[in-house]
Amino acid sequence: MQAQIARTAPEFRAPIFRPTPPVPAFDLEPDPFDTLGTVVSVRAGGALYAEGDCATHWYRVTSGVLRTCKLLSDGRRQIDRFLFAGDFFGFEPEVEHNFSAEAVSTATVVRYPRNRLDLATADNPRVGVRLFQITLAQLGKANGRLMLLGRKTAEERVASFLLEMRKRSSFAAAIDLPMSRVDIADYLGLTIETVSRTFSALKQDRVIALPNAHRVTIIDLAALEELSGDV
Amino acid sequence: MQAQIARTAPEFRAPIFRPTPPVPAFDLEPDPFDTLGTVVSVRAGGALYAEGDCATHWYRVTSGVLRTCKLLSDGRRQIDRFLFAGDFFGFEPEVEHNFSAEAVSTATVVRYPRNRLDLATADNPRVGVRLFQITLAQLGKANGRLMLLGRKTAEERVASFLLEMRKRSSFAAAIDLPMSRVDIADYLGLTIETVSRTFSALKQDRVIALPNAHRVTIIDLAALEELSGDV
DNA sequence: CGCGCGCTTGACTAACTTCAAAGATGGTGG
DNA sequence: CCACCATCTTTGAAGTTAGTCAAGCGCGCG
Repeated sequence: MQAQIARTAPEFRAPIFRPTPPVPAFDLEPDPFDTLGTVVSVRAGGALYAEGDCATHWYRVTSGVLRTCKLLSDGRRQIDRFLFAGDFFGFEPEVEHNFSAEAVSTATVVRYPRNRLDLATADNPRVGVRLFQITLAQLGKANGRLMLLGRKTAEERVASFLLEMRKRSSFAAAIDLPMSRVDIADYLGLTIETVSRTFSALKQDRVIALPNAHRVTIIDLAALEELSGDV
Repeated sequence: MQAQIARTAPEFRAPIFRPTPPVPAFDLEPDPFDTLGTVVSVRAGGALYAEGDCATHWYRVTSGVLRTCKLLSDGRRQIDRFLFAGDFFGFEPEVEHNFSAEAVSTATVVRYPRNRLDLATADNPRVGVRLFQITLAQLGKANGRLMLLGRKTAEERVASFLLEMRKRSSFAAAIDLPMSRVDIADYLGLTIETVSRTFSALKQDRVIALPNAHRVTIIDLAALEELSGDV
């Protein structure tokens, strides 16, 4: 693979902070985090934090879509996750963020201070357990992506991606893809051309329909699952 | 990429269970896990558990080296992690194991029952925190591998791998590679031929020396770091 | 000593990338 | 409201990396 040189630099617009009423950290159970959150808005294309920033907070998506990604010095980019409403992110093993977080579409997130988290954890064992569960779920998903990036073909990657997006759209037949082809490519370890060509081929084969570039309708789900390579 | 068809099926030898004295779960701090562990030995090539097995336990490596991996139906394999002394593994978000765990070299591990873990966690908040930290560290490493598998060239992958093994060998110049070329290939998302050719090229360029197939000496560390692509 | 397995090397091929250009799309201002 | 422009997407053709197929080497073990 040859270097793919620096694509349009992300616009580093300052996030908008607003004073907010307390926001619950987890909606499934009452929690001592409930009073810790602050709402933050980020415009489409804006950065919430950059790789290397001090990881003073962690976050949960309220609305909109974000991405976490990493750059190599020559501009090659790998997207780690797409973040949708309800997703947690910003947990880091180190002091610094290993990824940058940017808004794919205008988004609101709730921000939790990391230090107060430590205090809450000391008080309540359930907090630690909950964090453990969340991190474990993320680890499971990250591990699933290793197979995709290491061993799957372009077609399998795209099919897997569409199925993942379908899952995140509550299994609707019509899927909205808020991210660009560049984002999809950088998520799947491919180029935009390969992603585009693969979409076209799937359309040609009547597996999917493309009403427009950011809308996919699954016509033949069984075929798509077959193509995804996951048994 | 074309399918790489089924390599030698892993030998499913039954693990050897022995009654053992209590083994501490974490060596950095006293912990309520200290009395929960059981020592298990696995012969080189043997499986500790398989993908799909019920995840009743989690583990820590005492000695030897293991690998966790996943297979596609056509035999393509992705190795998730190589596990060395001190490493924890077997944590799963689901009821079932998402990976199989096999011994690269004859290994001993300590096995902790998952249900007793839950009890210990309820009693002691530090347990949850510790688990959170371990999982977080694993997540950080998994995420680092996404860039490697999604965006790096064969040479960058091999260089990164050697640097990782160096780190795991306490930064010694002479590195022991207990795993086969197949394992390295499946860890890096390459073929054995590409791995072998890349080793040969690095040797040719006097970046490394290869006293034998399982021994690497780093001659030019700066060059290797440069080649790894990590800035 | 010879056999077998794993590693290396060579020649060729395929998949994906790169380079290039045309075709949509959407937002803005006249 | 429509035209224009910038941006994103699609498509085509050529190039490159890594994969596939195949053969030879070498180390370790019986």
